Amino acid sequence: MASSREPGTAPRSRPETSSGRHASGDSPAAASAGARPTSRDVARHADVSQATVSLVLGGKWEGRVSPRTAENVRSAARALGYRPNLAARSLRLGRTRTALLVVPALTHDYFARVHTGASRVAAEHDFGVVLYPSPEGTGPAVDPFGSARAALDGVIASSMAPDALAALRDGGQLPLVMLDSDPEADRSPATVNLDIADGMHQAAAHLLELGHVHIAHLAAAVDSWTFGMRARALHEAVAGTAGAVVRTERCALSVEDALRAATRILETRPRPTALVCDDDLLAAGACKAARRLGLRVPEDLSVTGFDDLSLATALEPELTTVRLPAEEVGAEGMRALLAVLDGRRARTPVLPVELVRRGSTASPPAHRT
Amino acid sequence: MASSREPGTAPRSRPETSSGRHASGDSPAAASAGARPTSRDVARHADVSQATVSLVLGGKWEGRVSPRTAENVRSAARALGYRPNLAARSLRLGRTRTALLVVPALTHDYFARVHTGASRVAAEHDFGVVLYPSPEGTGPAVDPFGSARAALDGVIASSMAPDALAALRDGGQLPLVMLDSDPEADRSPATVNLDIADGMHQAAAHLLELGHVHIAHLAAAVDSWTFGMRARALHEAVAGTAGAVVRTERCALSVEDALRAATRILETRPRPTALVCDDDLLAAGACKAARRLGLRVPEDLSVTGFDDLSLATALEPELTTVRLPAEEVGAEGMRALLAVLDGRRARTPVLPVELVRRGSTASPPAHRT
DNA sequence: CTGAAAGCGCTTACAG
DNA sequence: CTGAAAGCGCTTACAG
Repeated sequence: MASSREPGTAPRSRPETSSGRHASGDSPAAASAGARPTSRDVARHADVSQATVSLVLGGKWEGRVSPRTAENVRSAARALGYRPNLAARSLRLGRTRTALLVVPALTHDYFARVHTGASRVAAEHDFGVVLYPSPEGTGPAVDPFGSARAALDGVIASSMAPDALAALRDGGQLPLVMLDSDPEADRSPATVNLDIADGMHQAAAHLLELGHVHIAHLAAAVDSWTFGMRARALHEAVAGTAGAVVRTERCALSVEDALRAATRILETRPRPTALVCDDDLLAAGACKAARRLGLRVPEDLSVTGFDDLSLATALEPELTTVRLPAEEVGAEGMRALLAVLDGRRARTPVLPVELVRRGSTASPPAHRT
Repeated sequence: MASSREPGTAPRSRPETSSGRHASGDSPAAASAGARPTSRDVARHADVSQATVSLVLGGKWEGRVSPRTAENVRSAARALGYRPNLAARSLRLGRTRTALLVVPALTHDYFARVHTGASRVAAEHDFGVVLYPSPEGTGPAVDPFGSARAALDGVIASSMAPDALAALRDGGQLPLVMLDSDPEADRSPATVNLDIADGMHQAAAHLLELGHVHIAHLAAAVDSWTFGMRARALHEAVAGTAGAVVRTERCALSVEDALRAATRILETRPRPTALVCDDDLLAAGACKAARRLGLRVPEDLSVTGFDDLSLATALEPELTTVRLPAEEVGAEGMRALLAVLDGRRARTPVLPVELVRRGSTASPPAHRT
């Protein structure tokens, strides 16, 4: 429509200006036929140059473009429904304002919440987050770039195994922020951690206070920092209490396997009166095992979880568990990445965690009247 | 290293070839100093033109480039660790080989499985899938492009409300595939559906066979096709059986709200002997409610779920529920999108679902001896 | 069988 | 206060 004097179109005196168009049809010389409008179209409509459009829409116009012109540009953009071509911008800038969030699985809502937190902070900085559930779980992540398909400025990886870290760094020299991972790892980049040890200490202290002495640890057979730490912390805590013992049983990170492992534990004598589980999923399996053996939770057996997934309150009784501030982890991870990208030193906080006491723990049978 | 005769560098006789470099440092005129290698660098190393590199690496060389040259190019690319710049490719091609998968939430592993299926098919076609959990749940999706940050070829949206569909289409004229949605919706694009009605019929038939007559429906208070269908199908099924009645209670899609709603249902007389839940999450709430009221599942109350989330088997007893082939839904959704993108007519299958009988259903009390 | 050139849509010095 | 030009790294007709 309308006022096109077409200022931006003039010079371009190369030979094949018209035969050079090998793109999809319909544009002999002019503008927005139905294709997506470009900044040039906006410029034409506002009767300014493409540079002015870029300045105005990029928010860098003050002192350089008159307010009137700026307003013209904005309304032209609105009228045309202009949205910048991200590919072109990325190519020009060499940056994409996009981070990849690599997580081992999406079956935990823990990771969904990490994503929420990261996205929130990202949005505040006009960044985007692309979620990439690693097909290998906590294992080595296969070239996320092929799969995630976005051009990336950086990577945030949560709870991945050490090898996974290595593979990620190879796939490009991208800045990397690790979440819930070994802070001492080789060439460790920024790390955002949870005070896992304190969480386990709280759980153990709670059980010991209740009077439990025979404690079992249902440990996740996953080679990652976070689970190693859980095991160490539990043993530390119990070792400090005279007469208390821990026995460990390992199992895969699934309800089914936890059910089997918990059954093994509960069939040995003396039967533990409390089961500390590395994860709420495992605690769910433990509760199933108890029920099948005719044991009541928490009267005959106390069970604790870890993570405070939504599963924890879907069960009856609800799980006593360690709540991890998942959203905050994601948010801090994104802040750390932003800092690295800015060349600033990233904070590498250790976030506090909290034991949530619910219905799955109580004093052991012997202690009650 | 080494053999650079630098063929691709010659002409370019514009004035400010050197002052024109406003990018980040270190490249006075030559090549791969430490920055990411480009196709030009590969061309230099292989002593060919950039065009040849593109042809070879793009797999379009046969009959146009000699096998020897092709091999040279490939090894140069390998040696340099070349990976094409996706932004540049997208800009040139106008396509990104990336699809956005919009889901209402990540707390269900149903959606995680949809993603898995979609990614698998996508990978077979050198496509990527970016997952976008809509901040508004099933409600209108806010410009996913701003947030997802990828340049997109198409959108796959699962179980979204009708309004959400509209908003998505506005945000660009992208091809759209709807999953688990009203096939009759206005200007409906390709749709991949589940035979939700049949699933609910199976659940109802199972309960009726067991002898249940007083049935309650714990319905999700979510305005979407899939839940509307669940309600209609249940009423249909029960209407066909003399003497059977359904009473409906609606609640939000959470365990907590389901617990409250189920409690209301179970406190009315005559008390239903079976509770049909729209979702496994709701069924979990129903089981909690039963237990708190001193009712045993399934002896006093049968409960059925829907979806077969991992939650279904985390509970004890495990839930009788309708299993949805989530991965297959994702896979078919991606196939449909690929078809649309190819200008082919998309299949719009209705995938079969299956009732899985587990421990949460049994004959009603009156029927047992 | 291979190379030179154009152009995708942006942003940013630079020159008025 | 504004415009003309270059160039990010690709791919693809086109011309040898």
